[in-house]
Order: sequence, then C-alpha cells, then structure tokens
Amino acid sequence: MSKRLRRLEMLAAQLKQESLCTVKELAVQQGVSERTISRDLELMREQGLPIDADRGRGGGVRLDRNWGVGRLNLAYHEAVDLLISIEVAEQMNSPLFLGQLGTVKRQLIASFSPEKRHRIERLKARILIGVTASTQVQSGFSAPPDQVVRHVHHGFVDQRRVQIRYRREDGAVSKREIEPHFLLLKYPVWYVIALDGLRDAPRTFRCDRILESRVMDASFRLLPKATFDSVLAGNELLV
Amino acid sequence: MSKRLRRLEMLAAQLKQESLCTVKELAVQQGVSERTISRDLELMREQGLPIDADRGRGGGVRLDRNWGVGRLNLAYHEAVDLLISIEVAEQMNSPLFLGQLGTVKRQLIASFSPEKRHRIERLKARILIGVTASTQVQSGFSAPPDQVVRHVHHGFVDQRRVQIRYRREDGAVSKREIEPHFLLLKYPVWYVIALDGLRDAPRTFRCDRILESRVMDASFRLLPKATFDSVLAGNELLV
DNA sequence: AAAAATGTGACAGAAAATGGCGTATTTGTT
DNA sequence: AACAAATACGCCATTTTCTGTCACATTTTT
Repeated sequence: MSKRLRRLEMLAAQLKQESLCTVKELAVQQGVSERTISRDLELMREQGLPIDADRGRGGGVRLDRNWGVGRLNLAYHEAVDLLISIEVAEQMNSPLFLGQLGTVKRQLIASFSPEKRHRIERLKARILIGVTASTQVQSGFSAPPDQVVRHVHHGFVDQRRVQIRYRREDGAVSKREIEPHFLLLKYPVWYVIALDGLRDAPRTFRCDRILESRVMDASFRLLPKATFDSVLAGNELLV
Repeated sequence: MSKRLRRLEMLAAQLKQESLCTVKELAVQQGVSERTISRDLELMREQGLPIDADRGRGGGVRLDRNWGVGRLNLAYHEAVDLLISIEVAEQMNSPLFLGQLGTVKRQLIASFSPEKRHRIERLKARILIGVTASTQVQSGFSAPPDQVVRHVHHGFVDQRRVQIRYRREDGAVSKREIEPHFLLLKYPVWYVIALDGLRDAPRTFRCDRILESRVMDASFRLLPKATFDSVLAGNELLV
C-alpha cells in the first residue's frame, strides 16, 4: 500500500546522501521509469524540498547545498529533553552556539499541543539554575554514574519516587526514597531537591553523591514550592 | 496532485493538536468519507505513527501521549548548530538532561551526507573546552552583546574575517581584524583564538571584552593547529 | 438493550499513477 | 557546428490505487 509514499521517502534519503545523481540512476534503483522519477521530483519540489537540477552533460539532480536535514522524528520525551536542554543552556548564560537556536526552539514549541506546552512549562519551572560551584566543590566533583543520571531524570520528569543509596558529606551511607521535586544546577554539579519519603521533610541531595538508584512504580504529587523554601533559601538563583 | 499526501499531513497535524477526535469529525473536516479516513489512519499506523483509538461512546482517535513531534524541519546551519551545541554540552560534563539526547544526535548525524559530516567534524575540532574559569575571572564576567555573539559565531563557522573593537584587560581599546580559528570555552567565558590580521600573529580574545564587531566579506584559510600552540599552551584542555 | 464509536471486507466506479513516446531546452565535448 | 547527455514537459493508453457505499463485527458507555 502506498508504494509512492515509500518511494518519495527513499528518494529524499538518497538525495541527502549523494550530492548528485541522475534521474536515470534513480529510476533504475527504484525500478520505475524515468518519467515517474521526474514526476516524483516535481511533487517533492511542490512540497518544499529545494531540489536543484543541472541540465546538460554531467548534470543531474541534487538537494540544495544549504539543506542538511529533511526531518527529525522525535519521540515526545526526546523533544521535551531537547527543548529543556536548550532552555537550560540559554539560562546558563554562555551563548555562542545555543544562542543561534531560536528557530529550532520555536519549531519545537509550535509542534507541541497547548496542553503539552503547559506541562513543559511546569517542568521547566522545576529546574533551577544557581551560581557556578565554588572551586572547592568543583575539585571534589566527579560525574555521577549513567544509571543514576537516567533514574533521577526519569523520576523528575515522570514524578516517580526514586530509591537511592546516598553518601553524605561526612561519609555515612544511607538508603532513602525520595520524591524529586526540583533540580538545581550549580555548574557542574546537579542537586536534587526532594521530599525525603520516610521523614516527609525537604532535603537536598548532590547527584554525584548518589551511589545507586532505582525508579519506583509509585508516582507522587507535586507540593507547592513554598514547602521547599527552607532548603532553597541558601542558594543564589539566577532565574 | 497528490491530494492524499496533503490530507495525510493535515491529519497528522490535526492529531498533534487535538488530543482526541472522532473519525466522523475528521471526515467532515477533510471532505471525504469516514471509510477513507479509516484507511488513512491505517496507512499512518503502518508508517509508524502511534495512533491509538478508543472504541465506543466518547471514544475517538488520538496520537499516543508519548508522541509530541512529527517532524522538525531544520535548515543546514540550524542542524549544524544544534549538533555542535549538543556535543559541546555533552563535553561540559554536566549531563542529566543531555543524557537522553543520544537518539537526536544519531538522527542528526545520519541525516548529513558523509561529506557534510566531515565538515562538521572539522568544525567541532575547532571548539575547545577548557576548565571552568576561576572565581576571579567569573566575577569580572558579563555576557557579551548579542550582535557580537552572532558575528563571532558567523565568522567562526564560515571562516570569515571579523572586525572588532576590543578592550584589553588594562582598559586600552583597539580596533582589529581577526581570523577566528578556534573557540575556547572556560565556562562561562568564551575565548576566540584568532590570527590577528594586521600582525599575522596568533592571539586570544575574550568574547565579553569585544565591544563591537562586523563580519567582513573576506574569508580566510585555516592554518595548521601548530600555529596556535603558543597561545593554547597555557590552557588546560578537557578534550 | 441501545447507542456511539472503531474495524474490516467486498465491489464498482472514479481518480491517480505509470510507461512510452515525442519534443524542447540546456550544457559540455569533440 | 554537430553531437551527446541531461532535464522538462505534454499527451495518451493502460494499470493501479483510492474512494464511497453498504454490510457486518467489535468494543465501550449509558
């Protein structure tokens, strides 16, 4: 069903790979006549792909040089991560490359439904950017294990409780179940501001001090930000 | 020509906006029969769109909640910026949100032709990540003006000479024409490592000390990295 | 049980896609 | 100047696909 659709996609892919190909080549590859390829290219142009053609000997068809990417298919969570990454980077106040990403951001936002957009806004509001960590803190920093990063991320985004083994500054290790409400970045260190499940008290955890983690099935409800004022108070926030 | 293609796109767009719609609604909107919409949805499922349907009263059709973005259309330079941004952020060693961006990166890379991929590799090799700036440097830091950021970015990517007005640490202001070969990030400060056009000597400039800038028409040729060893030597590089 | 939804199969008529052919046009090569 | 290799496009018969209609099954809510 719908062979043409598939052919159009394959043609687009082909044109992205090869810088120049002739209609004849494409026709042989796709097993259709040259006339058909011509018509396909015509349609693709109508759809907005900037396909240039050189007539005459040594000519052929190619995508405009200034065209790199036809489309990027993003799953919901990928799009969310991308959008939030861009916004975080923007707020980190060190532009140069990310400053140029306005169009990308706009497209991402536009592609979300209003309802989802709102969810992302709330998510973003739960990410706090603080001042850069002191030299002393930085020297004692090492990137947390991948697994921990994934779990904290998951728990934060999906509002799931996370079980962690945590090493306090004084070296004592304890097991806890936390509800990750806020993330705080004091570059390069991420902190989780969470409700400690057992004591029902707000606490701050440094991600690189989390030794092990597990995402629980249980989700949690967001509490008002005021609940965390006590632990947030000590941090200079940029945003 | 190809009404169906257009209809399929419109259906996808519709489904992205509305969380739930009935086949009947869609049929009326598109001016075709319900049976046709059914078949369209069938095709879209085959193409990989996760369209769920609830039967029975109050039911309808909707995109899987985990699906936000159908496609992102990126121009070449946007795609380049995005890819490089992701890589820079990755190398900044502060994951959490960027950890999930592997798929996005892979898709971006896949969509470039080998030739373009190579150009991007070279561009990336010209971006250096150093250690975080000292507290002292940070306190004297303020984000450079947008225009300067854009111009430096432009000059760096397109290998164009850039005219700048620069304020040295001692306060003296001078006008120069530079060839931006490398960018060095010592978070949050970006440095431009460039050939000073007048003296033909490698120099380092702090972006936030550039007062004004202008991109020239003249492009420049890349010199071997060894040319800049003298100015690069003093920097601890992470990469 | 009724109503409101989707899902699917069959069939004939409508519409679109295809291939083949011819011609025009552009461009590089001999 | 002539030729060869490309795209561009119009026309038409043929083939394939799409569409609407009708019928019936299934799922879910009221």
